[in-house]
Amino acid sequence: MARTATSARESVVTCCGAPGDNALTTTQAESLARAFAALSDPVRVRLLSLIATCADGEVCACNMVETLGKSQPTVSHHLKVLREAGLVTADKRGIWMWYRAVPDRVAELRAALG
Amino acid sequence: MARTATSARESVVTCCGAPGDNALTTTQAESLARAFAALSDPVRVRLLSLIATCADGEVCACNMVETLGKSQPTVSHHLKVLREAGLVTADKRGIWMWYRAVPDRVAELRAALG
DNA sequence: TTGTTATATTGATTGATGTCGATACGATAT
DNA sequence: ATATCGTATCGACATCAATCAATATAACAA
Repeated sequence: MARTATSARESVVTCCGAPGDNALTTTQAESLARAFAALSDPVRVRLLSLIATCADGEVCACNMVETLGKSQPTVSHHLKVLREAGLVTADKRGIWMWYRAVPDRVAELRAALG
Repeated sequence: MARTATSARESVVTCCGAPGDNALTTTQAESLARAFAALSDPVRVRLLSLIATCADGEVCACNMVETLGKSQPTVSHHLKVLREAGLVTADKRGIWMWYRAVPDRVAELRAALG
């Protein structure tokens, strides 16, 4: 409770100084937590890695199913989570879905850690 | 399935090039996902923020309960998750627990996003 | 039209997670 | 010794998340 070390009236010796005001607000923390939650699953970390490091800057979803060894609905679900977190965008061309990373959103996370 | 665009024998036109080999391994992804999972809750994001931005480099747990507006067991639980993820360390002095961030571990996450 | 392919959604199950009250533990003080 | 204070753990509950089979949707081909 950040209370004083001695019980009663005169002491000013708290257990520590007040926490700084540079800390994140609740709203900022919620936004960041949503983004980090999108990376809290190893499948999604690999997905973003595949997409972000691809030579052409975009990857077709069909490649990811075989690479990850998960079922197609599962991969589709994880890609949706990444999309909703703003970390990737999707673009349908013909029958195929192409995914790209969103560098600004990734940079936002990196900045929060630094 | 990264299969060819036309059905049968001669075509070589795949839907896209093979995904690069620079992507993370399963093991790397699992380690990162565990760390990101520790930041997937707004309470823990605020906790790490409080600890990392503190002027003295360490914060007493007692300050965090009142700052976060969560019960003491809840805050203790979240601090444990951060500790187990290697993002903070704890140090008991007297009755109080002092928490510090682990810069190397935070940098590890930042590097994974860069 | 019908058929095929790639992706998304639904439904169900299983397991993980956040929260808090109650309680236990450890350290200090009297 | 007892009392008090800060913290951790336990137990229970409610909610969320990961997974896949089955099905639906959308776009192309013939």
